[in-house]
Amino acid sequence: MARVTLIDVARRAGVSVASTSRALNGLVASPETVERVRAAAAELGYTADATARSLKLGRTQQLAYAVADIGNPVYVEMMRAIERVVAASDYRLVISSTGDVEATVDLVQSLSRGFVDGMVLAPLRVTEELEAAIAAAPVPVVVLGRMPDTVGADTVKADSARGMELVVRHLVGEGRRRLAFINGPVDTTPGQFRHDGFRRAAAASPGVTAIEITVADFTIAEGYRGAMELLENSAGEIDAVVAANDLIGIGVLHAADDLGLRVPEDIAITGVDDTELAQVSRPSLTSVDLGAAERGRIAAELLLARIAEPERPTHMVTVAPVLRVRDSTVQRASRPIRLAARGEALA
Amino acid sequence: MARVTLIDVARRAGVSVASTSRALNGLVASPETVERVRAAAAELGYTADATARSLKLGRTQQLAYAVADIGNPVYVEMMRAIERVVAASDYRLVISSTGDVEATVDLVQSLSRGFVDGMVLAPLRVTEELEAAIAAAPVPVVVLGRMPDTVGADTVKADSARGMELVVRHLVGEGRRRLAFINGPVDTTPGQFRHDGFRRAAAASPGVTAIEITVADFTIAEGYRGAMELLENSAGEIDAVVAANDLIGIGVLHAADDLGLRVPEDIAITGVDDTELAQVSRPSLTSVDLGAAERGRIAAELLLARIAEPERPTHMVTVAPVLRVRDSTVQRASRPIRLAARGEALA
DNA sequence: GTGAAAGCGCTAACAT
DNA sequence: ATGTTAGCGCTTTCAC
Repeated sequence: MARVTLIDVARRAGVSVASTSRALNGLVASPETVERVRAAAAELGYTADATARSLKLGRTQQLAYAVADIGNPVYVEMMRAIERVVAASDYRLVISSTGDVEATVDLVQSLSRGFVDGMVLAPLRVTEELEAAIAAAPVPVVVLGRMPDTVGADTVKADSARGMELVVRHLVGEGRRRLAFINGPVDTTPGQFRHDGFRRAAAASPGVTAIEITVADFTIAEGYRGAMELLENSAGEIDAVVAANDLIGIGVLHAADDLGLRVPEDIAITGVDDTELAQVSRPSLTSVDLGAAERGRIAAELLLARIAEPERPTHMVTVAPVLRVRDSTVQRASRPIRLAARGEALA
Repeated sequence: MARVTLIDVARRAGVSVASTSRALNGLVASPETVERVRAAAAELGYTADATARSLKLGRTQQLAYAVADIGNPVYVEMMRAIERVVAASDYRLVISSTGDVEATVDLVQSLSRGFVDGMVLAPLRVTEELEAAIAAAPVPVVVLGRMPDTVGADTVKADSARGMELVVRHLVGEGRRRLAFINGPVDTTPGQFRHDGFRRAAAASPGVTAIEITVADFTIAEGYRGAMELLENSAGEIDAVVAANDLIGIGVLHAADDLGLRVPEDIAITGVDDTELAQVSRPSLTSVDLGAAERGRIAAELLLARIAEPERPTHMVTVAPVLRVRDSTVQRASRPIRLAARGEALA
C-alpha cells in the first residue's frame, strides 16, 4: 500500500518525470524510453493518482447519474442506457443514490465541483433550492424531468399526459367505464403529471367515472395496501385500476388475487413504465412505456454534447409513450395446458 | 459557471488565503474574519474544489460500493444498509455498477487511487486478476464474498451451504423427495457455493433424489425459461424446485402457473435472498435470508474501521442464514374471501 | 490571529 | 526526443 508516484517511476527508469508522463500517456517519446518507463511502472505497480491528474487537467473524466430511488427497476433501466452511452466515450460513470430532495441539492452543490464533469439527474421532487443549485452548478447537469427554462439545463421529459391518455383510451375501448387511479405522492414530479394526465383523459371520456387515491410511495407494498383498501370498499363499483407505475400495478395485481378478483374479467389493471416486472408478472401487466431507456440514452448524449460544446443552445427533448397491451386488460385466447404433476392427471 | 477559487474569496474578504481556508474550515480565526469570509464566499457562490482539497489532504472522503448487477434487488438492499452506515460517518458513498470481471478489475485498479478512500466490493465472479488487483489496491477493499487469506482483505460472507441445507431440510420435512435445483452460472461465487450446498444437503437426505439445471443468469426471465424446460420434461417426476435466488424463483413461480401447476400442492418452490419480491409475490415465496442487509452493514463498518486503523488484523465475518417459510412451500389455512365484482356475486 | 510560502502528484509549456 | 519548471486549488506548517 506504499504510495508510488510518477517521480519514483522516473527515477527507476532513469528519465525525467516529463518523459515518464509522456511515455505513459502515449505522447512523443522514443520507443526505448517508452519501454523503460513501462517496465519501471510495472515493476513498481504504479497507478496514476486520479486526484492530481484531475486537478491539473481541470476535469475528472467522470460523469454521475444521480437518482432518488435506484430500487425502482425503471431507474435501473435508465442507468443501463446511460451506461451504454458513457462506456462508448472515455468517461466513467458513477451512480449516486440521492434519497430526499435535501440530499439531492447537497449532491448537486458539492459533488459537481471537482468530483465529476457532468451529471444526469433524475430527481423525484423538485424544489426551488434544487433549481437554484442546478442553475449554479459549475458543471453541466442534464435533468430527466421538468425544469423551468430559467434554470438553463438540458432536459429530457416523458410525456405523462399522453401516456395516461393512451391508458385511459385503451381501457375505455375495452369497455371499462368506472376507473380508479392509484397514484404515488403528488408532490413528486411523476405523481403530479400522472395525476393531471389521468384527470384530463378521464374527463375527456364521456360516460367514464373516475376516482383517485394516493399512496405513500411508488412501491409494490404501497400499491398492495392502497388496492386492498380501494377494492374492499368499492370492488363492485370499479372495473379498472390504473396504477401510477408498474410497482404499484404489481401490488394491485396481488391484491386483486388475494381478494379473489379475476384479472382482467372482474377488473382490468394497468401500470406505467413498462419495466421487466410488467412483462413477467402473472397475468402480465398492460403498461405504458414512457421510454425510460430512450430518455436515459438521450440524456447521456446531451450531457456529452454539452461538455464538448458548453455554449450550445439548451435542448429540451420529449419522448413519446407507447402502450404495451398485455393480459391484465385483455383476455387472451388460450390458457396454457395443465401438466400432470405428483402422479395425478389434471385436466 | 465561472470558476471562483479560494483566492477570489480571500481577495473579496480582504484577508489572506490561509485565513480564508481556516475560517471556512472552522479552524482558528477571529469571529470577525469568519464573518467576512463567510459573506464573501456566499456572495461569490464559492464551493471548494474537491479535487484540490483531496490532493492536498491525501483523501477524498468518499467510499465506493462496487456491485456487478444493481438490477438484482438483493444488491439494492445491501446498498441501503451500507448507505446507512456511511451516512453516519462523514464519508459520501458512490455506487459503481461493474458488469463483468474485467470491468471490476479495472475499477479496483484505477478507481481506488485518488477516487475513493475505500471500497466495498460485491463481485459476482472472482479471478486471479481480481484477487491480485485487490491485494495491490492502494486503499482498503472489503469484499462481500470469498477471498483467499493471501489477499489480505476483510471479507463478509453468507453461509450458502447452511442456507441450502435449511431449504432442503424444510422441503424434506414437508414431504418432498424429488428435488430440482435451478442454478445460475456456476462460475460465479453464488452459483458455485449454492451448487455445493445444495448437493451436499440433498446427499445427506435419505430417500431424496436431486437433479440440477443451470441457467444463464440469476434473472426472472432465465428462471422462467429454465423452469419451463424442466417442468415440461419432468413435471410428474419432481415435487419441489429450489431456485438459486429469488429472481429465478419468481420465474419458476410464473412458469408453474403457466403450466397449470398448483403451488405448493403440485410443486413447492423456494428462493434465496429473501428480497421484497419473495414477500410480495403470489403465492409468496419461501426463501432463505442470507443476511444481505446485515452483510452490507458489517462490510461498511469493517471498511470504516480499517480506514481508521489500517494495520488492524484482517476480519472475516460470516452471517448466518434464516429460512422464511411462505406459501410456496406450505399450504396456508385460509384463502381470502372472494369479493363481489362487476355486479356479479361470486362464491 | 494572521500571512507568506511550501507542496500534494501530475501535465504542459518552454527550452534545449 | 528529452529535461526544467510552473502551477492546477487547496491546506498547513512556520514565523510573526
